Amino acid sequence: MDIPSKYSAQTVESKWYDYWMTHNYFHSTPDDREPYTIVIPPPNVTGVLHMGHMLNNTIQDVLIRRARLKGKNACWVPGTDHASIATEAKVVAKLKAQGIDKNDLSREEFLKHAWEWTEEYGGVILEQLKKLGCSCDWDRTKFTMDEDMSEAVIKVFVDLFNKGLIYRGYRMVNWDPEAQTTLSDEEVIHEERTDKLYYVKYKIEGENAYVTIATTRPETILGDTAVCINPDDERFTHLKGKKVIVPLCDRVIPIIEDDYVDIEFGTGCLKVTPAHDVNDKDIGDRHNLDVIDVLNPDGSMNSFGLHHEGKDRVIARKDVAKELEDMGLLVKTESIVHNVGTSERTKAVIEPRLSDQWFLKMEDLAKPALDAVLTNGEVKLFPKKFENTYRHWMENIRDWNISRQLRWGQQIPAYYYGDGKEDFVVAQNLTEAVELAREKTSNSELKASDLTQESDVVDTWFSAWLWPMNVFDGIRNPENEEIKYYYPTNDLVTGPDILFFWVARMIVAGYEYKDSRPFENVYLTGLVRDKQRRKMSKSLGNSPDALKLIDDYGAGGVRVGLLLSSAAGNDLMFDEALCQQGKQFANKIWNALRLVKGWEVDNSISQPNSNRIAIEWFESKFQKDLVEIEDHFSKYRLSDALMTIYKLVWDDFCGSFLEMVKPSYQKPIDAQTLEKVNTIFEEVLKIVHPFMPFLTEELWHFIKERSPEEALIVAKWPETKSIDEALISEFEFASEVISGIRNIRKQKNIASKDAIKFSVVNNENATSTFDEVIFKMGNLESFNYVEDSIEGALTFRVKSNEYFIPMEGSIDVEAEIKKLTEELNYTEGFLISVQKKLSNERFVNNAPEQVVASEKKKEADALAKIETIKGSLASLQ
RNA sequence: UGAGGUAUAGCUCAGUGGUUAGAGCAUCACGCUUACAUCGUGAAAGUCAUAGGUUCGAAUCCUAUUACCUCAACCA
Repeated sequence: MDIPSKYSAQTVESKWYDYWMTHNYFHSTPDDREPYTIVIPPPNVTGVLHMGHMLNNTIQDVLIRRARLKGKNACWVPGTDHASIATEAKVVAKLKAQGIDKNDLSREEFLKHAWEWTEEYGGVILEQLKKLGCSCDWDRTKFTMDEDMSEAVIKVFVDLFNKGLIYRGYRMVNWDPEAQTTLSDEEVIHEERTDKLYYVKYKIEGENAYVTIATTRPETILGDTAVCINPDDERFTHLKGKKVIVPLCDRVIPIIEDDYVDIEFGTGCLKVTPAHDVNDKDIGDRHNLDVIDVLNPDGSMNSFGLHHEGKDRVIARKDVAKELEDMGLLVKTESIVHNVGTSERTKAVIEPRLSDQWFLKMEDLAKPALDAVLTNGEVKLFPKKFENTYRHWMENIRDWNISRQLRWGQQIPAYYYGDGKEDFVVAQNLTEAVELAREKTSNSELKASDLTQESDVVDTWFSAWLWPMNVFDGIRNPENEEIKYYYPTNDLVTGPDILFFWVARMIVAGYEYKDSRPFENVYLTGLVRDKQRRKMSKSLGNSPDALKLIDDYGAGGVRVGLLLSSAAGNDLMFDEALCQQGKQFANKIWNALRLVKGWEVDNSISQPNSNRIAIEWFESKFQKDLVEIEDHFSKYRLSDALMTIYKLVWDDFCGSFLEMVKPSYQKPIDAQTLEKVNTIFEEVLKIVHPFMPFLTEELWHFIKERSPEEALIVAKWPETKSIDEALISEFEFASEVISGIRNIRKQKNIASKDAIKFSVVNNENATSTFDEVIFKMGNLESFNYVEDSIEGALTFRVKSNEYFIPMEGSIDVEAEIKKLTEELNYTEGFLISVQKKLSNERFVNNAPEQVVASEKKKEADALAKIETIKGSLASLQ
């Protein structure tokens, strides 16, 4: 079979992906083999592939392909997340563009639009993953809003409610006025902002005196229900027990005392607005204060805003300040840098808001999950440093607000039958709800139409946390064969940004519902940043087009490029040059096979000794690196594993091995060697395959015709064999000799095609194993062992061996002396440092025996080398 | 503000108390030698952030400082 001179990634990649799909290699069903399972972190259903996904999924594909080669029953479950707030925001925007207001639609109408949107854009990202080469079991593709998935979510909600872990509470939550929904604490991003701090005077009731407070939010003055001082603040002793009058609305409110107030900050006097600040709410609860909410859900002022009613809070802030100034109550303003919570999705400034929400008690649930990571090691985080972060979060876990005022998601299965706080039941469906409600009310006449279902949906993560169980239907059918076979899964690969959102909660759910970990290892990737260390984001426009990268460098090039510099947990400074390097690596391997394929076989010639040695050496070197690669993989150091492979292939396989066995120009190769070379090539392709699946599969079939059962994707990972360490170090020595020859050729401009005479004084008693290799690689005319230095020759040294290349014409004695002197100086300096150690009695007495022995060996080697150099110098002078 | 992390070659990073500290890329020089110029051969490049300490011995362990990163924090 002829190999094209260039590797065309595009045609090759689609060809093999189709081939793999046709032959169903990605599909897994339970069998006798050991399972290896990964569930994909489901991307947003309407999302598009970005660099983070590329990195993430490349890692997963490397792991899954490697497991497949190792004979495991590899199962990678793909899917997408309905991403309630993100998707709903997009649908709302689309409707708005069409002139439709979400609030004018019924729930059913809105959901119809959302499903249309999902069907139109959904799954694009999964198609993109195929381009990257991801070998997911597409037959298992799941969506968090699939009917069975939703059913399980509801089942879990009902169960947790019945266990008393879910409750309804009037709490202060993070309110996104843009999306008009609550957000969990994790969805709030705190941004540093510069705002104005307003100093406002409040008149003291019955006195012609004022007290000054400082606030960044004058519009909430209308919601003030107290002014608070620190009881220890001596400046304000005279205020104790008095009242003040709220400006603008002239409400009379008490001056209260609470330790919370920081004497140092502002004026030391705090206005308390329980409806709009968590801390104020706490103070309010302690002092039984009224709660006055001045805002509408969209962030505009309500009737408590008086003549500011209807204005957005930001506008009202300025207007109120102006009004206060006109009234002479604004003492001063100053700039202040503080943190403001913003919505992760809509970027809107978050309002603390009191409302009825559903909460999940976390404290008890978190305990097994905490132990799993920190005590018994059932779940391991890579890198380990995230354990601290995990501990910190889990130990300070707060109840999870799981309700969202959205429509796109699983509707909370609570059914109200009255206006009382407790007038509701929680049930799997309406029929059961009716029954329950009849029981609870003792009213057997109650009908379905008397019940109203809660309009809120659950937080997206409340479905995502069940993902590893739910994709195998483990919630609805806990004893089914698949969940028993595939669960717990093996590895989870995701970004540290969702360690709490998702990873921790999956662990919680795993212990609660399967009484076991959801996965054994969590590989936390870093963020993908650009060369200037900026986060890649749409707004900065610094994120390269993922698909264009694949077009430009091939999926293999991009995969290698991404993994070359991405240690687990470390941010990845993405640089397209790395993809270029990946592409060049593909080219290198491609051309290696072209070389081998170009060789003519001659069955009549026997195997040269140099080839036999070369094969033995490479097999050992391969094994040695294989051990290293396994070790890297075991620690999830994929980048190091890849680099080891890269060097093994480029330097050892192409640079040394193929050069050693390569027949000379237009000469044939012996059959025995060629067969071995092919076998070795196959072993190399196997270890490269997880990183560059397409290229290696293509070459695999170029080496010989294969049936579908013999495809590389399902080949057998190389077995480990014994390593001949001596052979490897002998080769290293020989390499230095070859380098020495090349150096001299270079310095003296001796063309590599001109054969040269070569002699050695073998002071080291080096073995002659690689002499034939040296002969060939150095293009020697002769290779003699001699007892004494050769006059009129160029020299170099390896350890204490001295090598000679006789030169026609004159030798530059000055240059030789200079070179020798430099070597001598270095070696003597080295010797001194070693001897200094050895003459230190405390070192000799305290250091371990083998350390002292190795120092002594160094000393002896250095002395021998010095001897050699001095001899050469003497003969030159 | 707190917690955690990081600091080693121009860049990205290895380095497990014991080699006068390594790799890949980039740079420079030379070479189109019949797989690959997407290549080959070679060279140069480091006060291991700073200051102390422990130790026979520190890039490695400890302390402090500085800088950067991440996470957590609603001093109004």
